Amino acid sequence: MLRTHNCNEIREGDIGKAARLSGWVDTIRDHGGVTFLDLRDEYGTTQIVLHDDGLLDGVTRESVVSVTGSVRRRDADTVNPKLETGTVELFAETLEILGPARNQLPFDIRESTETREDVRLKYRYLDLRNPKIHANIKLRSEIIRFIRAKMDGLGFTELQTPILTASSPEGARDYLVPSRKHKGKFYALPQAPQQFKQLLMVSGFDKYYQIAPCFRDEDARGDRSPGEFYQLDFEMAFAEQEDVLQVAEAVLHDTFAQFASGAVSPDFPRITYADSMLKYGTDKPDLRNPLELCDLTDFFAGVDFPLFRGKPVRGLLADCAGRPKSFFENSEKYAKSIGMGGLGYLTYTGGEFKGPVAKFLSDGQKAFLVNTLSIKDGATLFFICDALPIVNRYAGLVRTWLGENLDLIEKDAFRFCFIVDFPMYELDEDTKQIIFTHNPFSMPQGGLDALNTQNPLEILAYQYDIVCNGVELSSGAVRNHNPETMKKAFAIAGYDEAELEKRFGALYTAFSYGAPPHAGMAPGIDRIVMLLAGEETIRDVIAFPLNGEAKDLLLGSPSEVTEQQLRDVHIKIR
RNA sequence: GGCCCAGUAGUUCAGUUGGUUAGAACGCCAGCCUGUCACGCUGGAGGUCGACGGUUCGAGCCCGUUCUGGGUCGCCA
Repeated sequence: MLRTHNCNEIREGDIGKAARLSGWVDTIRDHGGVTFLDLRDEYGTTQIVLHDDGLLDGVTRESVVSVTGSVRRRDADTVNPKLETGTVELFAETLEILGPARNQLPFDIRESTETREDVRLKYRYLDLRNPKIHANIKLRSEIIRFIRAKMDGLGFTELQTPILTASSPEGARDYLVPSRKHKGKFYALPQAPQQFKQLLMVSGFDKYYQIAPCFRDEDARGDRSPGEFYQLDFEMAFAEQEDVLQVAEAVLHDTFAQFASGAVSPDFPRITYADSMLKYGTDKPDLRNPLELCDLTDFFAGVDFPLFRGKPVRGLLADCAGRPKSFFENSEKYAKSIGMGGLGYLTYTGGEFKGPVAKFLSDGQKAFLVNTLSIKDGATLFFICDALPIVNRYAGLVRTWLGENLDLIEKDAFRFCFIVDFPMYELDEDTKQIIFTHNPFSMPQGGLDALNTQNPLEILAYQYDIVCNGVELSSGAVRNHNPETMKKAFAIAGYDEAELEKRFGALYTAFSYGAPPHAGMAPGIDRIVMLLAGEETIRDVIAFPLNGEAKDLLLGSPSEVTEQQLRDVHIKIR
C-alpha cells in the first residue's frame, strides 16, 4: 500500500494509530531540531513532523514522497484552523522519495495564476497543481456529469458523430485532415455535429444529445477557445421552439442552481431580438444591469435640436443624485472614447431640468418627459443619438458603463434570458447581397408562404440564443426540414437548387424521405464552466488549452512532420 | 490580417535626462534555530536586459527591423 489515508483524511479519531501518507511536498519548514513538512494531494494537506534531519536528504518542494509514522494530536496552541487536518499531524518514522523534483521550479505553484501564461502552459502539469486551477478542472468534470444525468433523465439518447467528416461549406474555417487513400482529398474536423444530428432526427432518434467536441480554425478571444471546444449539442424531433427552450431552461437552471453560489434566474425571460436591441442595445444583454433604454426618436422629432434631427435617439434614465461633476465628465469622456460625438444629458432636480440639452426643450416637452418616463428627483436622462445600427451599439455600451460606474450590477447572480425571433436574413454591407443572418438551416417564421410573399429582410426565423450575464452561451433553431422551403430559403440567399444539393446534398435528400419537424440547440460547455468557476479566460477551465495563437506549448503542436508522412498524404510543402 | 500593450535573475516587477559594477521581493544554495504552518535570522549564487541592426564617446533606456506573448477588431453558419 502506498498510503493508508489520503492527505485530507486523518482526524482526531486516528490519534495513536500508524499511518502512511503519500503526496507532494508543499512546503518544508526547518527549525533546526524539528522540521515540518506539508504533504499535499488532491484532497488536502496534512502536516508531517520530523525530528530526524536525515530523512529529508534529497527532499525538495514538489517532490512526491511517502511517509510512515504515527498520528499525533497537536497541542492546543499549535492547531492550524486553516487545515481540515489541522488538529493532528503525522510523526514521521520513515520517508521514501517516490518522485523527486528539481529544486528550482519554473514558478511557484501557489502563485501560478500570476505567472506569464506561456510559461504556465509550457508547464501546464504544474499549473494544474494550483488548487484554484485544479478545482476548475474538477468542477468541469462535475458539471458535465450533472448535465449528462439531467439529459438522460429527460429521455435524451447520447450518441457519437464522426470526427473525420466532410468540409462544411458555410461557417467558420475548417481544420483539414489530408487523406492517404484518396490523393488530393481531405477530411474536415466538425465545426459542430449539425448535419449529423439532423440526419439522426430523420432516422427516428427522438431526442439526441452529445457532449460534442467542435473544431473551428478561427482566432481566439478571452472567452473563446481557439481550435477546439465542447458543446452540449442536442436536438429533438417533433419539437417546436418552446419545447427546446424548456429543456434548455430546465438543464441550465438546475446546473447553475447546483453549482453557483449566487442567485439564478428562476425562469428565463423570452426577449425578442428587436426588443433586446431597443432596450439593451445588444442581442447579448446583461440582465444583472437594471438600466433599460427607451426610444426617444419620436419625441425628438418634435424638438428643435439640430444635433438629433432625423436620427434615432435612445434615452437612458439613471439615478445619479449626489454624483460629482467629474462623474458626468467621465461619462462624456467614455462616450468619446467609443467613438460617440458626446453624451447629452438632463438632470432633474427640484422640479427643474439642468444640463446641455435643457434649453432646447419647451415646458410642455419637459413635462411630457417627466410624466411618460416617471422621472424622479435626482435622476439623469442620458441621450444616445446616431444612425442605425451604430446607435444601438453606443446605447448598449453606455448602459454598461453607467451600470458599472453607478455600481448597479447585481453581484453573485446569474441572470438568464432567451433572445428569440432573430431576422432570417440581413444585407451584406459590402456586397449588398441578402445573406443568412445566422444559420441556413433555420425555419423561417411563416414557412414557405412567408418566403414567397414577404420582404426577406423582414422575415423572422425560429432562431434563439441563450444569454447569461451578457455572455452568449448558445444558439439554436427550429430547423427547416421541408425541401421546398429549403430550396426557396436558399434561393433568396442566392443559391440555386444545384448549389444547395452540392453543399448540403445529404441533408436535402434525406428530407425528401420523411423528415420530422425538429429543433435543437448547443450550449457551450466551456463558457458554462467559465461562468460557474468565475474565471475571466476560458483557458483556465480547460485542462490542456491551446494558447491564443492556437499552439500547444506543452507538446509543441502544430509541429513539422517527416517527409514520409507528407508523401503518404500526397502533400508537398512549398 | 489591422490596432494597442508587454518582453530586464527561476517567478513577479523596479530601473530617473542615455553615464560607475543593472536592483527589490519571492524562489534557490549555505549556515543558525525544537512548534512552525507563506516560520524566522545571517550570508551567497544567479542577468546574452527577447534577437538583429543603427545613432552615440557611451544604449536596459533613443531609432529601425524582427521574434515571442497578452488584449482587441476583423473572423466565429
